[in-house]
Amino acid sequence: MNVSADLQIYNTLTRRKEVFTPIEPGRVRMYVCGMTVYDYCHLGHARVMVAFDVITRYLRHRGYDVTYVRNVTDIDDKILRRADENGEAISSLTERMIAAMHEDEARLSVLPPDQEPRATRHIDDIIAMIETLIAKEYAYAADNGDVYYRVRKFEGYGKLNNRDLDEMRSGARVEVDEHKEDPLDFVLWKAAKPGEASWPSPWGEGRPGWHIECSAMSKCCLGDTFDIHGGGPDLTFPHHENEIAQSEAANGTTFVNTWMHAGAVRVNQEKMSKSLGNFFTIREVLEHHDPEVVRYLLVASHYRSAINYSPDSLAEARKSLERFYNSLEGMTLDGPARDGRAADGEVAPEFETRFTAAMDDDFNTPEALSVLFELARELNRAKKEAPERAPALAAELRRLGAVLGLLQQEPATFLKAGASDLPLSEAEIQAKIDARAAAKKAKDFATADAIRDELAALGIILKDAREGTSWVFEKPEGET
RNA sequence: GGCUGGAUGGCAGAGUGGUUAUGCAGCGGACUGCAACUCCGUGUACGCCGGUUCGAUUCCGACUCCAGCCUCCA
Repeated sequence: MNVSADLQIYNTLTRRKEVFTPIEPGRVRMYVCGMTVYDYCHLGHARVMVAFDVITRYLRHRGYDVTYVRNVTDIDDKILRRADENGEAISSLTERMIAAMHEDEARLSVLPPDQEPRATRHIDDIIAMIETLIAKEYAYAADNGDVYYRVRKFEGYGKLNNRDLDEMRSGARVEVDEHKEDPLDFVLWKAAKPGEASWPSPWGEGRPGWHIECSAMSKCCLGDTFDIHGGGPDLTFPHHENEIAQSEAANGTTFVNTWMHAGAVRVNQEKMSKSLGNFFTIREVLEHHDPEVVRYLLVASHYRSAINYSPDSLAEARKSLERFYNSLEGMTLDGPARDGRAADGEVAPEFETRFTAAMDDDFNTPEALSVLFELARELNRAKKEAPERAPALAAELRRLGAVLGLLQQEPATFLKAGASDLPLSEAEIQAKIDARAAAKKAKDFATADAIRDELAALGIILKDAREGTSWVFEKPEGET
């Protein structure tokens, strides 16, 4: 067993696990690239949200004071185009999508970030940073009103992606632009076309480039150097590479100590993305599935590995959660799991020790879950053999589950979930259960079994326990 | 072409230089009127070829295949 008390995190920059040492002891400053709000969030977004939510929860569980900043990009080409297509004001579109995003994350039990800066509210910071870059000759204003970053001037360019400037150039996918000094230069400030949304600047009316937004907002919220910068797997290049170039050139110091990137969500082994059009929105999926099932699916794989999404994978996630909730069923759960030791300290402490060791190893949630499964088994045993231990074990299970953002529902609520699709009302089901109980009492097992089969055909599975009969609703096949 | 990752039992998915991951499914048993839930038991799994080693799925090298990035994308 790993007895090390160190938290290790895989750093994309160095491509290895490192002992995590925050700049300021006990405090973690983390910035994650958020959404561009022109459409509903899909499962790829959910992956990032949940991954960094678990990371935040665990860091806090471990005693760190975490400041979690996740930005919103609320000005961008796609937003302009979508608003135009909709015949809708930009702010109306972005406000709608931000509200939808907040709804989605709340349903997935993703805690809100501490700060959620929006690009359009930091235009001054952005302009100031561009001015600094120009003064230091890392940027130049072109005669078309755009401002570009002089990539060749920044020595470390490519270090996050282990990429060589000259080889990239021969890659030839880079757009040649007559206004750029070098094809690899990227835009910091974009001159507005007539009628486009814009802000005044020293270089004329325009709007910020995408990359500079994150450099400016992270500086504003967290300072010149901070602990963790996270994002989706497709942001390492060019977005994060450009952020490093901008921030380190402007601030003259290290930008970020640990770079973290979540794995992709795939469909049929292809990346789920807007451009491929193969994405499922979060709200789509939640129409047919308990949000905790979706969250479980995401937490059941390591945050850096790719996951392949399919309807079957959700069904399996549900089955696994049923195991947990079956074990919690019948236990009195007084509200959400509280801080501190479960019950009277009589619980075997090895579960938390092993859970922590797993999470300390680069947030190994699959292994942490395996510890929780063993805890659930221990609970099931205790329920029969040592009932006095059961409440403490149940409390411990919920307490550790909370670190992953799981197991906080009432068991019966979860087990009956999908209730919106329920073919009978709960009262009707209860009536059938009562009828069956009467038949059983009269030893009329044929009738009793007929009732049970009838309900089973509808996806309602009965479970007899000493305290009475409960049921689980398992949606019949189909649906995504 | 360059740069990252990955290939584990029927499926999903961790991990390890020699010893049980875990979950789902399967099989045997217990419980049950019969089931469901639960418990107990049960699986000679580590892409291919070489090398290092007393011993490799785990380390090293080549190969094959898959995915991502190199253009907006979480």
